[in-house]
Amino acid sequence: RLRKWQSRLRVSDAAERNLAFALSELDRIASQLKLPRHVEEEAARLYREAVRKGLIRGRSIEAVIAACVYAACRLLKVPRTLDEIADISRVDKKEIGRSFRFIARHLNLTPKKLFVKPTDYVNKFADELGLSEKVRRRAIQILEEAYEKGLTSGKSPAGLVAAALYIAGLLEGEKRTQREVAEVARVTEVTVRNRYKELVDKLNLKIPL
Amino acid sequence: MVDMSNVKLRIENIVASVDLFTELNLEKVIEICPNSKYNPEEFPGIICRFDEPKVALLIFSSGKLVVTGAKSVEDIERAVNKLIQMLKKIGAKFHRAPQIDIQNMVFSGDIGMEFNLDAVALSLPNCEYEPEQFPGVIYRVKEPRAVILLFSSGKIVCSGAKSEHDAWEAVRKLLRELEKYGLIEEEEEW
DNA sequence: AATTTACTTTCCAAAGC
DNA sequence: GCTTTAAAAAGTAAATT
Repeated sequence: RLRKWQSRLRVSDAAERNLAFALSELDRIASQLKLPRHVEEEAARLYREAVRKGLIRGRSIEAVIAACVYAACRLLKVPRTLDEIADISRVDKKEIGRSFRFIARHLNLTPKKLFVKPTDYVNKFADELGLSEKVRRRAIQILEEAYEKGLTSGKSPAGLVAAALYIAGLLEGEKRTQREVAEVARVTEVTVRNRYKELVDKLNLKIPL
Repeated sequence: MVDMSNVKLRIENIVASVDLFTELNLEKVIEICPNSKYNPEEFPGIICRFDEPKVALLIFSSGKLVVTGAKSVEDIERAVNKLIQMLKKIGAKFHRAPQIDIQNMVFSGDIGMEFNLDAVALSLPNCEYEPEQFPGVIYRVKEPRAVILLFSSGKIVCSGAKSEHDAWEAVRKLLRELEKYGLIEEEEEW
C-alpha cells in the first residue's frame, strides 16, 4: 500500500543520505591526508561492505569512516598513524580504534593482511625528516636486527622506527633530534629515548659522540 | 598432549551478582555504610567498599548486588554475609538465603616461554594484535567462553571465565592452537 | 631524567537513560 | 550504547619533582 511504499522510500532515503554523508566525510579526510585515490576507493568499498553487513549499528558513521580509512591505509601499505586520522576526525582516537578492530574482525581483515612493514614507516618518516637513502637503509638494518633479537614484540612500531631513524641519523652523520623524530612518528620523546636505549644496549651499537 | 606443567594461573578478581530477595531503601542503607558513595543521577546503586574482605559492592534498591575485587569465592560470601548483618540493624528482613552467581573471573598467569607476537598473529586464527594500541595478542575462546591476552613475555591475562576450571580449559585450548600452528617451539626460530 | 600516577585492552553484572 | 566497580598484563603518556 501507499504507506508501505512511503516507508520504503523513507528507508532508502535515509540510507542514501547516510551514504552521501559518509562519502563526503571520507572525501574530506582523504583530501586532508592527501591519500592516493586507490586508498580512498578501498575505504569506500570497506564502508559499503560494513553497511551491508550491518556493522554500523551502535557506531557513528564518522567513526566507521575513519576506521575504514585507517584499514584501507593498512591494507594498501600506505603508512598513516591513527593519530593523524584522529586529528582531523570529530571522533576520538579511542573510538576510531574500537571501530577499526570491530570492522577488522567482521570483514576478515587479518593481522597478516593489515601488516605494514616497518620499512614503509621508515620511508614515510624519513621523507618528512629529509633523511637520505643511506640513513634509511641503516635504520632498516637496525630494525631487522632488533626483530631477530626479539626486541620488537608488543612495542609500538612507530616508536621503534623513530628510534631506529634517530640512531641511523647519528651513525650516518645526519642527526635529527629526538624531538623531531618523535614528532613525525607521533610518539613522545620518552618513548624514543626508551627504544633508543634498548636498541643501543642490546645491539651493541657504538654511537659517535 | 599439551604440556601444562609450566603454566601458572592466579586469581586476580572475581565478579559476582547477588540477589538478597529484599527491597532496600538506599537512603537508609547509605547511612550505615561507612566508605560509600551514592549519586543516583550518575549511577543507580550505592558504591560501597569493605576493607575485610577487600571488595567493592554495588547495592541496588531491588536488593540485588554486584560484588567485585574479590580474590576468592569465600571472600564474596563473607562480604555478602557482612552486608546482611549490617542491613539487619537497619530493619531489613531476610526470608531466604542470598543467591550468589559468579559472573566473571580474571586471572593473571604465565605460559613459561616467550613469544614472537608477530609470528603468533600471523598464524593463529581469530586473534587480534595491534601493538600500536595494545602490547598483547587478544585471543577469544568460544567454549568455555573466555578471552586471553598473551604478551611477548609469555605472561597472560584470562578474563570472562566463570570458574577456575574454565580458565584452565581456555588456556589449554590456546596452547593447543599455538602448538598446532608451530608457535610453541619458539627460541631458535625467531 | 627519574618517579608517580594514569590510561590503553579483556570480562561481567546491576537499573536506568 | 552509556554510566560504576575490580584486577592483571606491558606499553605509552603525562604530571611532578
